[in-house]
Amino acid sequence: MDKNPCKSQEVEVRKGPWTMEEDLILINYIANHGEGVWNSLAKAAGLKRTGKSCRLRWLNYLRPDVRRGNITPEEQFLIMELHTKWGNRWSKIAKHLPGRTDNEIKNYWRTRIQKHMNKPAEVCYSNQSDCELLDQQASSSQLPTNTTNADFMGTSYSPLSSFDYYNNIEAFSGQQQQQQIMLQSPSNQEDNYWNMEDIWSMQILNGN
DNA sequence: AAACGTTTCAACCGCCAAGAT
DNA sequence: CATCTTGGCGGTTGAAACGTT
Repeated sequence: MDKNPCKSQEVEVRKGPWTMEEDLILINYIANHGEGVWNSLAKAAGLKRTGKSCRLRWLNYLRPDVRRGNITPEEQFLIMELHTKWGNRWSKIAKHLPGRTDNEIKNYWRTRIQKHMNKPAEVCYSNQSDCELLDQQASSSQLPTNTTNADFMGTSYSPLSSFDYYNNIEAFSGQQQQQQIMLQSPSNQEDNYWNMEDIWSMQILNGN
């Protein structure tokens, strides 16, 4: 007999990337029962994941109102402004960017903004007139600004480096910017890797 | 075409605070 | 009041994607 009965009863916990099946289980469960008490939700839904993992997956990826990709220049300004104000309070910053998650903002900051901040000569956004010009360009830009999982069908956008946008004002006319939008082909990734359009397409097909 | 380096981002980890028991 | 559970947060990691040579 197992000297540690608890151990033998421990449910195997899955880690790593979520499969489409797991995503669907979670989406369907929350659609039927709502969010809350993530540990028991994970068990009740039959997911071999921790409550934490389920919560994270839902909040950062599966929620219908999650916006993905294309941090707009306006959003970047806001992130920079709020970060100056509050520091690494990502969740607080995220609350001011509807549809954006703290994780996404944190990643964006670290990979796109912070990196460039180490190269001060390239930064030019302190110039007031440049900022106004950029705001104008940004507002006239046809970049999608409110793409969410809810209307996410068929196309996924590869995020522009809007820092490059700021650093190369002349190079980024609105037209050129549009050309920078790289449309990825629908996912044909193997087995366990899925795009959200796959998931939500399935949901629609399922009539959910 | 292949090897190698770099970038991106989903997911995990550890810590903390709040609420429940 | 002490302990446990849960949720939330920020930091970090590692694999995949992408770019360069």
